[in-house]
Amino acid sequence: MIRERVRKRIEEVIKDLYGVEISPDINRSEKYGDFATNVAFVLAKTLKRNPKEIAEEIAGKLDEPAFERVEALNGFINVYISHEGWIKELESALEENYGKAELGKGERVLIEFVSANPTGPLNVANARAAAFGDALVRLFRFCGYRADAEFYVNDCGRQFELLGESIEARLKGEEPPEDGYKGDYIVEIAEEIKKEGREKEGREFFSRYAVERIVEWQRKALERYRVHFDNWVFESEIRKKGKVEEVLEKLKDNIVEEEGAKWFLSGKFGDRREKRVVVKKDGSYTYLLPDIAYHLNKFERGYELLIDLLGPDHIDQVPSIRAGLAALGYPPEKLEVIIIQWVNLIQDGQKIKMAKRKGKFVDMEWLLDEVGVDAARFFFLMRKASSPLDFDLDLAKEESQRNPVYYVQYAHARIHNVIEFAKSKGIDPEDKGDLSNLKEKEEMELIKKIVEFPEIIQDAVRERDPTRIPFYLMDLASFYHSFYQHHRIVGSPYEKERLALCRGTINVLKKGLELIGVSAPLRM
RNA sequence: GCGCCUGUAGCUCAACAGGACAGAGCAGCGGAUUUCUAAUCCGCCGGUUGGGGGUUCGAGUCCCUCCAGGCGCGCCA
Repeated sequence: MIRERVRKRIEEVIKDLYGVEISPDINRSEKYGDFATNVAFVLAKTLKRNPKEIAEEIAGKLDEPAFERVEALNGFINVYISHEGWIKELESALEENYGKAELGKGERVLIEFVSANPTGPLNVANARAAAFGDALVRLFRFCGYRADAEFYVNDCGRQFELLGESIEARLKGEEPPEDGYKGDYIVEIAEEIKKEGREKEGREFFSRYAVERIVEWQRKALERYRVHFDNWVFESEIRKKGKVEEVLEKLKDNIVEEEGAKWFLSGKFGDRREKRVVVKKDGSYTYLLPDIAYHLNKFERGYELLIDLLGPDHIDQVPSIRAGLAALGYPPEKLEVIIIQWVNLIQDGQKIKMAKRKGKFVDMEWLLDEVGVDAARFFFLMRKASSPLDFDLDLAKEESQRNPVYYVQYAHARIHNVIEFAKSKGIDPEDKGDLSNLKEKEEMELIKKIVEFPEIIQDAVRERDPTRIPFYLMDLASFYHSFYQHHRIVGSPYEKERLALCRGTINVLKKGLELIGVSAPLRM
């Protein structure tokens, strides 16, 4: 990875010159060399010296075989990579697992996402979380972490009871309770229960039966979406094992009783609020205690880093869960939370409101029927998690040919076709010729983009941000299309070299698409 | 009232650990291929980064404040 080589060399020179250890910020650049750093400005403060002088001193000592020249300009240090340096990097991009990294060193990471209530089908917000979480899991694995995907099923509490009540009402031929579940699937489940002759079993049974059925639907929908969960954890199991009581016992020094309820003094452990109710007046638990127990359980299963993807309605509970973990002696910063904002579906220029409990929501499977798995996954990763996403259905349907996902997939199919064409002409695509013959503007731009792949991957993992991948792939496809348009491949004097460039591109395209769970078609 | 998120070109979004003149796509206008996929490429047009202060050598990015929108807010999960 060229950027790391630049960084490392600059670190060494700074240490030699000033005895300072610093990890400089290295930026890709087009105008000012290939890489630029502002490290002289940073050093200027600690060394109390003129940044221009520092930049010149560092630049004067920066030497590396891959560097063609180094300049100091207005305090910035610009590094120009030699042609040979780029070509060498391109060669490694032809390897099978180019971009694979050992950042994680086998650390065990648990990524929990979707975790939809088992009371109805998945909706489009779940679909966004699924695309995001699944891509994160794939990225973490690619970077040397032992990462697992987990789905938590909240099969306890009021909503669980309500589910059984809603089914019971249907069995009696009545309308569900006011705040009950009203979708067609409730009727469907009720009919199944009737068919099996178990309508006398009672609410608890109905709830359990429905959860089993609904979770199975959810699992199937997610598999269709190419999202696989390693673990399905049920809240009822955690409770059955006595984990909640265990946590209550361990927290007892930080629990007070007031107004007939038990309060956890979460403020002592960094929560915004002084205390939170954990046991209600009626003796039942609020969500908090089981949630702390659940997260404790994650650590107990051996995970070292926990990442939760949550909806914006869960923001407030994070500090109290962290407080709980801290009180139990676990490092709260090892629970990272990524808030994924809502999805607005736009139809006829208007937002479709989603309200799950009213049985009015947009089904994830419906979306997949409309736009397909590839487009859905790609689109959901074109927005940062922290921004609400407007999904314009009319646009997605009408202009599906202009979807960025097609643009990227088209590049993949196009390259595949070129390589097949070359083979049909009796050319061995494995023979890369003399790569140093690649010198044209479009060739060099494409090479530089290809070898950026490992940097993008590692940035994506470090920032926990898979949305960098689609943007990178669109760029890469764009550079390839431009190269293709300007230069003949098969039949040109440099056909071998250009075919190798094609192979490097398709290699990275394929891997990038795989990491975000989008297919790489051979023909379009 | 408090907390979190968002506000960048007509539209949808970028801007990689504050960096060197804010970039793409779409829309609009004009071009390109007798040869490997035109779902492609090239060019033009388009901006006081919601307003105002501050920190800094440097701010779309950090801090304060105001405006607009979204979400949440002690015994629902």
